[in-house]
Amino acid sequence: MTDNPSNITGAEVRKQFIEFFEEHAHTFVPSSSLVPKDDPTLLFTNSGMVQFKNVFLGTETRAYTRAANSQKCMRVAGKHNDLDDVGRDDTHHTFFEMLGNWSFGDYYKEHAIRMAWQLLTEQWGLPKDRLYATVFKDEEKGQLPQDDEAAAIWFEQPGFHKDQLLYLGRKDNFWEMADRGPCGPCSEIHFDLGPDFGELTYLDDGRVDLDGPRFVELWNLVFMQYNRTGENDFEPLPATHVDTGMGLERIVSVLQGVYSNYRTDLFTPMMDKIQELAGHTDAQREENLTPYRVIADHVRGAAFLIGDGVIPGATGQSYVCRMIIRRASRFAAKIGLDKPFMAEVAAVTVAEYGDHYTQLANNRALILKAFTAEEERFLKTLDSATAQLDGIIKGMQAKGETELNGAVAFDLYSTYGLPVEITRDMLEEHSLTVDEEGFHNANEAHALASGKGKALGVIDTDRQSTFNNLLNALTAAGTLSTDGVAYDPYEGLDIETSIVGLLKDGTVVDNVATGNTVEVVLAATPFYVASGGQMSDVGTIRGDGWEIRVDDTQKPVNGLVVHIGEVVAGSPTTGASAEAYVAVERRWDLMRNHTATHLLHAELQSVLGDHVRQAGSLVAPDRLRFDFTHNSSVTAAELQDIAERVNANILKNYPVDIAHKTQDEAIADGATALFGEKYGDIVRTVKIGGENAFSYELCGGTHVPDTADIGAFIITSESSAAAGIRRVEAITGRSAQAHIQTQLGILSGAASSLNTSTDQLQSKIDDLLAERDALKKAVAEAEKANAMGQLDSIFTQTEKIGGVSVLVARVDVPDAGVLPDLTDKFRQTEGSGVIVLGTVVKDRPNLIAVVTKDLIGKVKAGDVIKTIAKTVGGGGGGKPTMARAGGKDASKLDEALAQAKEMISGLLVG
RNA sequence: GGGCCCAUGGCGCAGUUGGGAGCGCGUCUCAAUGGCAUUGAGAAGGUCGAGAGUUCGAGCCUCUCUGGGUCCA
Repeated sequence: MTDNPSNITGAEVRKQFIEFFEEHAHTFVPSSSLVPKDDPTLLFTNSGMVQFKNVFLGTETRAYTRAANSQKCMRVAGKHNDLDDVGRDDTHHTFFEMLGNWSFGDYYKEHAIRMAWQLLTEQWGLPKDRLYATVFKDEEKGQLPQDDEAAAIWFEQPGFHKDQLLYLGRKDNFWEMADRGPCGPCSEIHFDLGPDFGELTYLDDGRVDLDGPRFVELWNLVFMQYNRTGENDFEPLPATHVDTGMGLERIVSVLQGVYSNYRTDLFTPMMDKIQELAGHTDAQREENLTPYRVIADHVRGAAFLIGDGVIPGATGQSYVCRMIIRRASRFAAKIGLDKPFMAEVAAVTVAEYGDHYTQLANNRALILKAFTAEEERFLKTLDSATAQLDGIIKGMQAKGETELNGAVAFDLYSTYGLPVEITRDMLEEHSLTVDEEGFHNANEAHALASGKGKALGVIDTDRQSTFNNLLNALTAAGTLSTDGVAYDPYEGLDIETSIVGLLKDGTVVDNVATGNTVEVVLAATPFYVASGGQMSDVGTIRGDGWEIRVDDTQKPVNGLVVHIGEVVAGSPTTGASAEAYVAVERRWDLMRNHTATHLLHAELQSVLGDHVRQAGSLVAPDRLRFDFTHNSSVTAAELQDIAERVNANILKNYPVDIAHKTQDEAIADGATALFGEKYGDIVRTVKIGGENAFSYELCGGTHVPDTADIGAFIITSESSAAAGIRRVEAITGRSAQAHIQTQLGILSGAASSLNTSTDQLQSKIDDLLAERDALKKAVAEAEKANAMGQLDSIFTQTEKIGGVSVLVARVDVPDAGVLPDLTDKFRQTEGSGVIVLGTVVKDRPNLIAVVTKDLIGKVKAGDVIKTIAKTVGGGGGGKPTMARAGGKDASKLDEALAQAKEMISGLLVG
């Protein structure tokens, strides 16, 4: 508050919020990743409830009913896109933190409002006369009851001003996750900043206008009580929930009395660093607030993204990361920062936030490196794009144009990455302008064309609700426990169980017949469901008189495992007992490759450095693929080193230790938590190397018991997967053995073909190559000499037609490529003239016609060749001075040559 | 997911209606100098990203794929 600024820091506000709710029996739940793990409909986590979505939907349960957290959020794409506003005001951000408390069927409105009031007024001392509350009234439809319950609770709060409560409609005070699903009324808390920010404004009906300049919305308390099943159908939920959200930046700005998020200590350390790098005075900093705010916001956001494994790139989340770094770079240029510098600002972010958000501290080196790499890449892009524009400007000046075509300007942007601001600036230096309207139109057309592409990962909601219903029915009937299907791919590869669900063509059925493609749900399964890069198991499900071949295993919804395949015998029915068998050999191949992936990961880090982080992984039966962050290609020597070390660890036959522990324990132990790991209570850890383990990862995949089970490990390729990310592919076990056998076979085959031993194969090949080169050269020279020799005799056939030297002749050459050598010789000797040569190579006629420059007014080589080419059944063409043709009918060559002579005579004499 | 652009000697690039693969830098050899910077002469080095198609003929046109760049969802 301006009149009573507090010394509380942003970090303390976050901490006090969490502690306040912990004191009220809430469990602190760490922020989930900015990349939603199981939600393909969202590009980024954009609110606190994302990680609890399935809890509200009832498909996931947690060990607690009260939770509090501070969630990393990003609003930079899709419906919530604040990007263009960032930097222009004091409140918009790409990245922000959302404080929230949650009740899952536990407390409801009364407790939620009381705690909120208590925290704001008692703990943080906000003046009660400046706090306003809103509650729901269905102004739009009058269909849902107005929330008098919440209003009554507000009136009970000590010191609450009754005239500072307002009823608002669906737009402001009704919250929905989507068109259907959990929803309910909400209650917002607004703060009056005071007269310094303007006069109070009023709505038509006399109520205070909370959208006026004096107010900020602090906190939204959502009371979930309905399940919306149709346009106008609201059913009560079996249990009611609370979901609240308060932006950290905003509450801190109010508590610190600065009223600009960028003047809170959440931003000032970065702003100070920028000032230092720019060498600005305080006055200069104030004059350039926009670039400062953009840089501080974007660097903070990108640092958090990279910390969550989002490396700048060209698609999806990676593109957003790149985009904000490049936007920051453009604004940086305005204050003279035109070389890579953001790593230094990012280092401040890591220092300020790394304590609470450990993935920043853990990935510090990677974050700093990624910034510098992206800035350098951008500068390189600008270099080549401005070179492109330079050429365009020269062309415009030559033609005397003054306005650049808008489509061209847009093409520079969309194809070469040159922002239109830069295009404008460069043109201005030459007193030229951009056709803004054309640019705008091209931009719209491009956005329209792009929008037609189906957006990333649209989920099949029908299929999902089918399985949700099936799961609910099975758990309600007690056929399955509340945990769903008993899923254990770790203990054995076969199991006796029963069919609890059958689907054909996406619908639940009671029985299926031979030849049907089906989806089978078993009460228990040893089949592994694709996860962590490891592919799903295949196998067989058998029962009395029937058998199903399983080609894929999926988990369409949490708690349900579906085996997809074909009935190869009999007619299985729901309820039948069944034996499920995972394809054993294939599973062992998978396990070898998965354990080998861990060994590879460890050695990549040892050999290349600690900056190596997993960026993707595929564990297939026949190969493994591992993507990781690394800025240059891996040299052959490094690859060999890595492969040797992996193989050494295989031979040492280390046991692969699997353990279950809490996530905190595992991290404290030094386990590598991969990006996007979901915070659960218990995690599975895989440790290799015993006491002094060299590999220790959180992993849900299946592994061989001992490293020697892997057999051999061979790296088959190294390539680029994306900018800054390398990809290594490798094989193990059976594939490796087959590979070795094949390669050895090729080697000995090659050696025996050359009549030598494999030891001496290389030197033999070198000798042969040298010999071959020498022969090739000698033959080519001899052939050319021969052809030239022919020419001397053919030259005698040169005639004078109309005073011009004309030679039309048939020659014998080994290669049509020699023809130009011959005509060159003619040109040299005669100086002026016309020559047409024909030859037959490989049963095909070839023709060349050459006319010296001084004669092209009379005879054009192209015209001659086009005419006579038809005679040999082909086509041809070229320039007036030189033209060539080929044909199909060699027997007509002499006829064509005669025709040429006649034509030339006609042209020269006539 | 969609649009556009690029891929030619170690590196940077040119190659225009389809008609003998080039330039600059670098590398190597020889010469000038006591040595270096440098200068001159000469040489090596390319399945024109991969595959298919059209054509008498493809670096160039068409399609597919791979890799890279870039913008948008």
